[in-house]
Amino acid sequence: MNDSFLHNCLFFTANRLSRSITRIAEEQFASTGLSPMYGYLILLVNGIPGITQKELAEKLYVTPSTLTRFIDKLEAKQLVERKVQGKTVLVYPTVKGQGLEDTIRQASRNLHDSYAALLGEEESDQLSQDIKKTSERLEKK
Amino acid sequence: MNDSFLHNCLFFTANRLSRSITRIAEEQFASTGLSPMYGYLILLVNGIPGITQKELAEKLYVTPSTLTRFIDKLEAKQLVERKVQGKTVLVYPTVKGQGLEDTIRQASRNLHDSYAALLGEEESDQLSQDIKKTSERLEKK
DNA sequence: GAATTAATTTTGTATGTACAAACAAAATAG
DNA sequence: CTATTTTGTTTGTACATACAAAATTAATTC
Repeated sequence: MNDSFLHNCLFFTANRLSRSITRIAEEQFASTGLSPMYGYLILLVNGIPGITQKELAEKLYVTPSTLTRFIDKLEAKQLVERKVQGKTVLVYPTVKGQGLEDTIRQASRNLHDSYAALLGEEESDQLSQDIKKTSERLEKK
Repeated sequence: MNDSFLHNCLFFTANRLSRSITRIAEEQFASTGLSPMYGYLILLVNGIPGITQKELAEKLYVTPSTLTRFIDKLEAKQLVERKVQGKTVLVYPTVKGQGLEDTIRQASRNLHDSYAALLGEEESDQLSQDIKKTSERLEKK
């Protein structure tokens, strides 16, 4: 039987890629004790202390409700801190969260090196770019 | 603050793409009453009656445990049928599942048309190909 | 300035997916 | 032929993520 309908479908291939790269990313981030998404979230908060949840959700392209859940977890681990200000919530780094900065940056580099070794530096960076542009076009309204 | 570390990261961009294309795919598959992954699973079973769960998991690039869950759901809806044979499980179409074949194929075409309209036919097919090849290289051992 | 609308966050609930361990059957080795 | 190993499936549990509805606060309109 012919299953080209799978491999020609962007939904299918994109999800497959997401699963395989996520597996690698989780390996490389194991040293941080965080999954990759949470690692990047901490880098954002460390880099922009007082950023709102809304802004974080926009930068990470997740829904606000998802972001609430993320911050819940990181706050429980004392890696970030909430300050309610009217209807918005400002998110601040903690000392513990700042302490992870270097480890996370290193994991992020290792992740890059790790897939670049399999795909080639040029090629993988190009693909990231292409995928980013594609997402932008798909998200248009 | 500079968040290029996000947009340069294949983990991040791939997951973003996965979320945006999944949103579109779910819209286009709404007419089938199934999410896209389940739709494709039914096409596989209809096309290869008696395919084993192991083979299905391989074709869909999901783990066997995930596949068990998928078949549980489709069996509950009487869209496929299990036949245990020794230690393997053969999966067969049902009349109801076969009845969905055309609807699913149409949804699949609509999905393709829908993202091709935003990305261009050529470009989106090329990207699917590139992503498929990338996954293959990342899954190498 | 009270009433309505809009913006931000949270909560309840659901889904897709994975891993590790358990289980069952088959294959292989002694 | 019994004992061990391998293979295929299932189960328990967990996590990332979403949507819809609720809650809260701010902004706007009359």
